[in-house]
Amino acid sequence: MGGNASGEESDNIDWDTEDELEIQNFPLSSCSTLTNPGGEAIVCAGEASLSASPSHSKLIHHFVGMGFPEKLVAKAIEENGEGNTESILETLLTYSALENSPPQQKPVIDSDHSSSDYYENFLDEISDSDSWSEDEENTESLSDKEKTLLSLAKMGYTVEEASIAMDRCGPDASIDEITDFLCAAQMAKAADYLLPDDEPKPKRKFFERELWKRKKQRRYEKRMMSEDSETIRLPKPMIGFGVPMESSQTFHRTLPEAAMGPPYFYYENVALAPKGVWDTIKRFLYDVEPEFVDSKYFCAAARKRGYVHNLPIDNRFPLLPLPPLTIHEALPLTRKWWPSWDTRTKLNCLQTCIGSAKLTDRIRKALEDWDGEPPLRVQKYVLDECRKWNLVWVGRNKLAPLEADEVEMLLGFPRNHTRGGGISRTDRYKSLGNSFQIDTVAYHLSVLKDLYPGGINLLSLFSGIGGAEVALHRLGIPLKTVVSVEISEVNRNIVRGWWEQTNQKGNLIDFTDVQQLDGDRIEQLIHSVGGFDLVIGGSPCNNLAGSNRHHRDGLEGKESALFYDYFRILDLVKCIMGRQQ
DNA sequence: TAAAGCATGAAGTCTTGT
DNA sequence: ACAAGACTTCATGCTTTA
Repeated sequence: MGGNASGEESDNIDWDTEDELEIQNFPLSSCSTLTNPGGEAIVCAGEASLSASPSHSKLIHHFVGMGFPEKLVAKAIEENGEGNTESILETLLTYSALENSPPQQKPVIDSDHSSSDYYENFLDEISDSDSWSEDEENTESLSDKEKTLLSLAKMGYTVEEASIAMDRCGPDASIDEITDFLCAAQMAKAADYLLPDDEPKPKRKFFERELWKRKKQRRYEKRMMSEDSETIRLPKPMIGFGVPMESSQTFHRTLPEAAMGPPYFYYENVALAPKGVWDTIKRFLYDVEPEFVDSKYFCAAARKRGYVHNLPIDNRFPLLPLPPLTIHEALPLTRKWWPSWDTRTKLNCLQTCIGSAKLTDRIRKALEDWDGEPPLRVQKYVLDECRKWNLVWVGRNKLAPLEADEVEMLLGFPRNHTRGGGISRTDRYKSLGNSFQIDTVAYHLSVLKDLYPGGINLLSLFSGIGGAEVALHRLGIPLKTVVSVEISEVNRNIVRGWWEQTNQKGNLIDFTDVQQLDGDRIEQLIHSVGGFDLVIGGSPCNNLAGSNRHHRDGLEGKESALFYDYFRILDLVKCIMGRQQ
């Protein structure tokens, strides 16, 4: 409660002071830092290199680890105070966006950020500021494109819309041409999601049209007010760019130039993260639109996840055989005991903990009081617990949590994948609960099969129990060299065991901590391996997941902040490989 | 000592009713 | 349009048990 209010306050302070900031020159991408003497802080920031007060040093280290220059981090902390990491990050992103491609500054290697990326951040900035008149004084220093964009933004178009329209209309298009395009686009878009009644007819009278416009504007403003920026919204059927067997709608997308491979990358995390998290992830991962998919379209359990990747999306194919899509098909033995009033056909998300024996016993007792169908009140109680803990019927009035091997099956892993090797039952559930759903991920990765008939070199971060490796293997994509980073020893053992059991011909290289992968190490790996074809990983969701009562702190949380290591490493790989070409 | 049991809501989105 | 209710969620930290 207090946190929310203070967050908004410091945001305001943040925006208001921006005009006065003396902005330093640096790119967000660490590319140029490779050629920049000051860049080593990004790769591996030692405490000794930090000149700030000791109380700040940890915080500074945190942001320097994300790839921001130390000097600027110190400044941003000063601006926002130590307490609010959110607004510090916002400020840093703002600086970086403003500084990313200044017209007068010739970028060295930094072709990483597409123009639209830059303009979007740039205009986010300006449109969030109240002082239009002051900004206008500076328009002379802007390029023609920037001026046009500014004008369009002032007309109320979003920067994204304006950028797209400018791209479509070409460099020589007049403002009028662009607004025409935007108007047409808005109509088409409106027709898509508004009720047919709302669709403006060509013959509609002037005032009606004005009314409609005003209504639309109000809606727009409301959206902006409530979401304070264009927050990413989850798609209605959560099918991303399509799932097998679903309506054969074809999707197209154009990737920002900075996002294109090599290497390909694939990032995963929970879809239902706190507000703003996916916006940040998107901004870091080269402005690629996340693909949100619920694995209930691939197996009998729900698993709502967001995936940011630069893979082609045409000609995907699923793993065969297709896994069972309902509880009854997946767990046929439960059918016999399944009461008609339990209408579930899908399981909820498979998590890291399971219901206790005591709980199922309480339920059994509650049910035994009734012969036949229990009253609605009891049904509701039982069903609530069933859904919360993913319980299934294993006898008369008898419910049970899923067995670990059933979870393995539902997630697409080979049976006994996590069994043995000294792992406890509790840890088995935990490792599985944190893993990919293989069929889902494999569907996305399937496009690599034709691209790399000879196999791929894989950089797998936060490997866990090897979901990425298993998916690629099941697709029949040979694994040449796999560099796997995983903090948990039991998980590393599981992957190692699987690697040997499946007679992999390639080479599996282990690392414990993503922090070990500094620029030198990555450069050395790339040199010896010959470059990575895919950088894959799902960073920890601990501080994003809804189940976390204690520390759902968002992307800046202790574990979830490791996302920035994924970005750091991916960006290093991109830069080093780009340099070698 | 290691593993299992157990209490601990908020923050969203989606649905329904008025 | 709006409010109220239903529903879902890659978990943590402490306590108890084997």
